Amino acid sequence: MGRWEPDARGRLAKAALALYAERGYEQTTVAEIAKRAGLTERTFFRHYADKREVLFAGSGELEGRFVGAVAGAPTSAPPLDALTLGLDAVAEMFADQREFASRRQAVITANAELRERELIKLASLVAVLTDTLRSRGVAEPAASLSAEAAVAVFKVAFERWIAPDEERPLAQLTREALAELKAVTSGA
Amino acid sequence: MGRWEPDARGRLAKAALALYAERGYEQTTVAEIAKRAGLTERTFFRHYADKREVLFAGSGELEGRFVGAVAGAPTSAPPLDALTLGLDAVAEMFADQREFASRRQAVITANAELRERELIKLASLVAVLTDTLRSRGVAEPAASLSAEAAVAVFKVAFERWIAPDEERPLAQLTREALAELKAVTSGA
DNA sequence: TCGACGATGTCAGTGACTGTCATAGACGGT
DNA sequence: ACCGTCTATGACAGTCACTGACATCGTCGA
Repeated sequence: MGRWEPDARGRLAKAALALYAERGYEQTTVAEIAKRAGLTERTFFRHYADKREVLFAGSGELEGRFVGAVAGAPTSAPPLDALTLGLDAVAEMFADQREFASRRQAVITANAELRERELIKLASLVAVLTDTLRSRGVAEPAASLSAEAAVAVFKVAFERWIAPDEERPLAQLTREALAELKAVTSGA
Repeated sequence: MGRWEPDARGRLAKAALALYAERGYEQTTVAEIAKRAGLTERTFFRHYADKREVLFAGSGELEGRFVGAVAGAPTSAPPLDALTLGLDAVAEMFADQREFASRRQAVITANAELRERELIKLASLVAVLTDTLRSRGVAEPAASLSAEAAVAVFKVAFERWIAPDEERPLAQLTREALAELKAVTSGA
């Protein structure tokens, strides 16, 4: 194997993140990304469906781990407890990646199109979590609402985690956000 | 006055919804929408920022009413009660539009790009609701989580409302979804 | 009557994305 | 050693969303 340099996909992802961070998403052309990776524009689109997707290659793994942990929870566990196991699994997956996650998130936050893509990934996560809960016997709309709540907790915790001064681990922040949500919804 | 036919903006929106429903979003070109409205492609882009935005012209009004109701709630009202007033205001705004809302939603649901746009509109709603709560003295992350929860309630209720067999009014469905969320989050 | 204005048309250009065909090394079978 | 197949890539033309610049032409106020 090796008529070409290895890991074309990874080189494209790295080049894209670097260029998006340097000069902005809109000011970067796919041709430039491909050139920096030593490839052509056409090859970029063979690896990634579009210009945004190159930043979201890892979202499938996140979804898989989250769902796996929820599905593996004891049958007796109530929905929010099962989802908590999923949140823990995701936090563990991110634990070593704060630096990368922070840089990537800065690029996404800076551009509306990228934010759209991020939101649909999270919506997809809500959808599969809802399905997972339903197959565990949770009825609607409790399943959807629990899944939405869990993802909201993740969003809030993640945002805090990558903040400059933050030192607490992601797992702790998800637990705190979850406790906060419970307080808000039971208090009113 | 009228050197041109009136309401070019409305004609474009109507033509776009019709064509998206007939042959699908991707199979419709902006030139075709403009032609059906008796205008040119360039004029379409003077009225709408892009091909998707033409379906979301009313989102500003929804945001305004929701926020207005929350901001107008008694100062003493806890966050979720204030948000409930917002949900009621939005339900009232939609009351007469079930038919239109349903057709529009079918188009959006059928296409990933349109779903992305819808999600970012909802995210924007969460953001302004969060700001509104914060200016009412609600701390973070309670403000964000309450806003996320309220919008999740709206999503779930709206989806049920436009379902074929559903007969209950939207306002009732939002109240039921809210009660369900409270049950889920307090039970675990 | 005239000039500013506002909504539209016209046209050329950029860049994302796609379909199609060509190329060249790797690999397995004979 | 040869040959056919497979796979990742390149080359190229084409469509369409979207933008900037300039022209046109009723309308309205001075």
